[in-house]
Amino acid sequence: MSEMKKVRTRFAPSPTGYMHIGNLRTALYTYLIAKKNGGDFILRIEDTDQERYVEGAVDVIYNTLKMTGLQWDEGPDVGGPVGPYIQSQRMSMFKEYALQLVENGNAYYCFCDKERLDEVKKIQEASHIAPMYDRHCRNLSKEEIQEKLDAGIPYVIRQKMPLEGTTTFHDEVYGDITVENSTLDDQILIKTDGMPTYNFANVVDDHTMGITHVVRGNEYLSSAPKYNLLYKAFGWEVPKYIHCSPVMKDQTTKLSKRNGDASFEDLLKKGYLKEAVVNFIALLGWAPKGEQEVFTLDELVQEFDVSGISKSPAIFDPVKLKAINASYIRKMTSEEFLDIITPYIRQTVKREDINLSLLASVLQPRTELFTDVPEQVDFIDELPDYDTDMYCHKKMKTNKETSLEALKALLPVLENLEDWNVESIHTALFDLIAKLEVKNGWLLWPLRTAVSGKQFTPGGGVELCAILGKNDTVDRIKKGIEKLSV
RNA sequence: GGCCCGUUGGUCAAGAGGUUAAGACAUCGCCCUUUCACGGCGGAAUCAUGGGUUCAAUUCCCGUACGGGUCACCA
Repeated sequence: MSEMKKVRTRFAPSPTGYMHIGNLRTALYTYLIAKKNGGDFILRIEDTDQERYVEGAVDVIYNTLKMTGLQWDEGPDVGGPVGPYIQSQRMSMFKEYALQLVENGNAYYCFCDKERLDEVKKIQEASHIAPMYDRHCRNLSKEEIQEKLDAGIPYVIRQKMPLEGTTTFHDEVYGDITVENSTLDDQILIKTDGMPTYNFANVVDDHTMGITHVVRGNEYLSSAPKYNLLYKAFGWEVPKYIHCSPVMKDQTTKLSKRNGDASFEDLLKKGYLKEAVVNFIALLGWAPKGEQEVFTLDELVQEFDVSGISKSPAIFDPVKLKAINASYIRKMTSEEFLDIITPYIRQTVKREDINLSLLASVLQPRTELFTDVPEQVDFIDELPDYDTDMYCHKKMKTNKETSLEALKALLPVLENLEDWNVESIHTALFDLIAKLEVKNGWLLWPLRTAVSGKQFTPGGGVELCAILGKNDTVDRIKKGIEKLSV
């Protein structure tokens, strides 16, 4: 019995700037497929396009993968048995492979120059034929070729496509796809400068690196048959293909850096947790078998299955991301949350005499985004100049008169309170409520308004008092009484 | 334009030749409650379209519409 080949997947980004969400998702799926099968996840940097090369972009790739936990087993920095892992350092090998194809009749030298090619294209376009290389050099004799080579005429090497029949390739997501060979162009494998084209380099790299599963965007779907033919020409085993539909911004436009759409970094800046982002993008275009939707990376490794990848594009919905983010926040321990949220609180709250951990605990269940917090707590340092209409609440059955009454009643109680914490304040106020025989809200709504001056607050009146401290609470209540007495 | 791919509620989506067509987010209502939340319960809302095949089609086939991709000596 032959042993199953170890699964090897690769993420092969071009260092052209920030990591956008679609890219990250591809990396995630690539990683998950490897790990799910106990395989290796390989990082290969495709930096051959010097024009698009961006300084520092490789670090962005490293950092993003590290931050999200997509640890690679082989790559430029950690090395591995099939290096180098930077494409520009692999350039010398490709021409030999191409020549091998020329040898076995699956590729040929082409000496056509740009002018001729342009002309052919022009004629084809004029007669509404699909533009394609006219195979002018496909059948040059050995002598003709040698002659031109000796004369130093520049050349490219082109793939020799079959002229008839069909080619079928299999994709794990899309199934079998069949195309007419006659529609396939004799694509260039090696350029005039001796360098490989992307399509060629990709096939050779994947094979020489022992890649078993190729995960990539479905913009490559239509070139996949050509890949198949290339593998066949070499006599190599075709890897499994997993083409993923794009992540969309809306029905018709892709999420892209160009449109200024969110990159992973931007999302972090906006206050999202990296775990929530990973979880969310896993769900964009993939559906778990069960009903659970919140997964850690390790759980995703267990749950992930290629059969759950969908063929149709998914729209990036920030509202759902927010909801997932919120659920992650709620699941944090209060210590973790306090650590993370403190700097956000400190953006608007400078005073030191407040109960931070209490504030954090009331904030935690109602925080969706960390960046929302500064605005939520902006009443703490200074009482906003609020309108007394805020004291009127239909459901609480309060108005300006009852509120004045309530504040006057609770002021001495709080002034005389020795212990200042949620429990003692709660007890004191509820004793008063019982004594006065009023509804909770009748007393507590005005209190909340007086100490916060805001429509919505984290926590109720009792918590706010405890957070603000006795002095400030008493001052604010007095100010409320003043406002209402006018 | 040629070729390739796709289309289940507002969004992500499960699903199978016969189902009350899951679930999540959003939305609406109710409960809880000192506001807003959290939590709980419930509601409304989906098979793009026309033809076939079939006892039966949202599911299979063909066409149409719409959307996307691709047609480079870019990656």
